[in-house]
Amino acid sequence: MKRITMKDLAKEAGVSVATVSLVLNKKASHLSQATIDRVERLAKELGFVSNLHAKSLKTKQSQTIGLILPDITNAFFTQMAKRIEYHLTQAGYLLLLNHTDGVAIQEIMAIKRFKQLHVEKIVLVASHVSTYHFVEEHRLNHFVIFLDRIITKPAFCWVGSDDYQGGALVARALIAHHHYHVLCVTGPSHFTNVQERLAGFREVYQQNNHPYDVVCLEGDFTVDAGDRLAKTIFKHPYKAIFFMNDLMAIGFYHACMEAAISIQEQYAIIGYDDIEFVRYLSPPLTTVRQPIDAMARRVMHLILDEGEMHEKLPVTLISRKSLYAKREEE
Amino acid sequence: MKRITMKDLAKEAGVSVATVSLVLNKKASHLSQATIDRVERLAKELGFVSNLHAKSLKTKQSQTIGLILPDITNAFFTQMAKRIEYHLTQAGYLLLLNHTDGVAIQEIMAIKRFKQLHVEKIVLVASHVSTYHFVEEHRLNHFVIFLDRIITKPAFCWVGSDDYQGGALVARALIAHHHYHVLCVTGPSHFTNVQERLAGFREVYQQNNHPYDVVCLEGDFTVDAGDRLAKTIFKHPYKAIFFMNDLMAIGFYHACMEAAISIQEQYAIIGYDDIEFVRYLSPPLTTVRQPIDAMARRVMHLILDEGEMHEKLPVTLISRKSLYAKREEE
DNA sequence: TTGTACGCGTTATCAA
DNA sequence: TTGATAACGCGTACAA
Repeated sequence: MKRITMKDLAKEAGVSVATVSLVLNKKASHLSQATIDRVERLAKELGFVSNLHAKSLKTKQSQTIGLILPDITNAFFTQMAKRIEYHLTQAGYLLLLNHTDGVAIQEIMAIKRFKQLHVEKIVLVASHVSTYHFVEEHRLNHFVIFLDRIITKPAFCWVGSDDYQGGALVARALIAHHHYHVLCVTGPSHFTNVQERLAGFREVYQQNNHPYDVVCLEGDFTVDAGDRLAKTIFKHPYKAIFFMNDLMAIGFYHACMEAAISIQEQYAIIGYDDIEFVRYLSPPLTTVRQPIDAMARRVMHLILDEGEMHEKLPVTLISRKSLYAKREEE
Repeated sequence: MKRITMKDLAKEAGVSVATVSLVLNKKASHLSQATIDRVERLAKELGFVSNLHAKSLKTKQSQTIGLILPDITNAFFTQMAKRIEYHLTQAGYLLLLNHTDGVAIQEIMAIKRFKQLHVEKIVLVASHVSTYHFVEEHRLNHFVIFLDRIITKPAFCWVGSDDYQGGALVARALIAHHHYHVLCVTGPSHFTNVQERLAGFREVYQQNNHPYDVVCLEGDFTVDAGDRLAKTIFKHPYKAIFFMNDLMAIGFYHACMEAAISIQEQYAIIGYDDIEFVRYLSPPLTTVRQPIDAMARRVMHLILDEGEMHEKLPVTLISRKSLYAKREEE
């Protein structure tokens, strides 16, 4: 029951703790093979496990990374977490996870908690400007890596994907299918994400010499939002819809199902994120895929203090059947 | 940049570290209000954050819980993690998350890592018998709480749901819709889960005085498995299918879509878990819901050393449209 | 080749 | 009402 410490081990092996430490940390090149073997054998036998708290206290390195997400239920974040966790474990790090429900206070609390635990870096998907302020005020700029929801200030470390390009990609796909009147279901408008996607989207339409109209509805990136906004959408004459994340598109699918409306016959839809599930919807959802693993790798580089402080990775359009050609302009 | 310690704080305030410690831990009932105020003010001003490693070293309490999951991408585990994380945070604990891909070695590695970090308890969804052995060998019985995938030995702590009942529920629903020839797509047969569900399922059919037949196909709880097994299922004459988790059912939906087979017209399907997405499938999936939050609460109780060591919680059938009455027996 | 001694940031036990 | 001081378990100069 009692925990074996290095002291116990030393006594048992008839050597000093210093010797034990050297052996266990593979810095025993100058020790006799006999003692090395003895110590290692005993460590195994007694089931010695080093105390990371003591180690961290001494070395000031915790081998621990904190990840703060708004929602571990959102498949996009989950996939991201999985990749990050994978790379981290490979590199010998431990992952601490905190969930904030997208609430500002929770985000700041999470940062504080992680600071207490002396995690080496925090990877943060922040939903509020106040969190950025907090990081700035406390001079945590090099301690926090912002992920996905970006405020593009040079003082911050961040990794994200190219939202402007994503918006443009969607617009081009819609235009290719002759949609010039489109509804745009955004997320909260203070997200840089949202602004960028919209900017890219609008830019493409403007470049294109054809009259067009874009009407925005603001959602909050939840399934529920898509479901609720459906009522408004049903009444609207426009039939091409760009949902700024897949979750809201799913909500809309659901509303259509309830209302016995056939999406294939009535709507042209594009989502964003390419979460795993959307390919199983009917019709399968056309969407913009963010390069999750590449982003996770960049995060790793930032953790290891390599590479650029800012990374904006390219996205790709995944064409599925939810985007049909509109036959004629109304 | 440099971290403020209690020593710094003590010097600044002109008191001893002991005093500082007392103030910060709210055990200063016998100190003068003046010093209390001074210390607290300075702590705020200098941005003092206590070092949890030092604290843990001393108190032997890390306020940390380790959660080991096979797959943080599986919506069922994710929802579970969310609830556990929620209750944990409420209680002032930190959550360490580890992902194992369902690989035996990874599971054991994760346990070791968490031991090093002196987490107070480990919550473990284990996929391998070898992991149970490991826990037993190392006398970790009271250190590990097994979740969901249970080996029902009294020596272990575990929290799960009533798989036997779940299987029975499914059978009764199928019988109510006059299905007496059914396919059963299971998970790996060494899972106690799978055995129990099957036992409950069979029992109900046996009790019912009507000729019946149950054919099992073994999957591995992934979407892919459902997709692959579809080929076999298509060739089979039986049209009622019990998938032992929703993911495999989703895979089957996908295969049907690819093959242009209408589920509504051809099949009666029941899944298991009630992950969020299945209600958005078409047709929405009938499935067995596990009481996720109740399970998370039990886990909390076990962490806090309250309540029974073993908990098996009741499940409920969620009826949706994937289960139609079969019109006539073939 | 190995051991001694100290420090990391806390808490807890005394004594003052 | 406060302050020394000894742990906690580990790493690491430096000495032997």
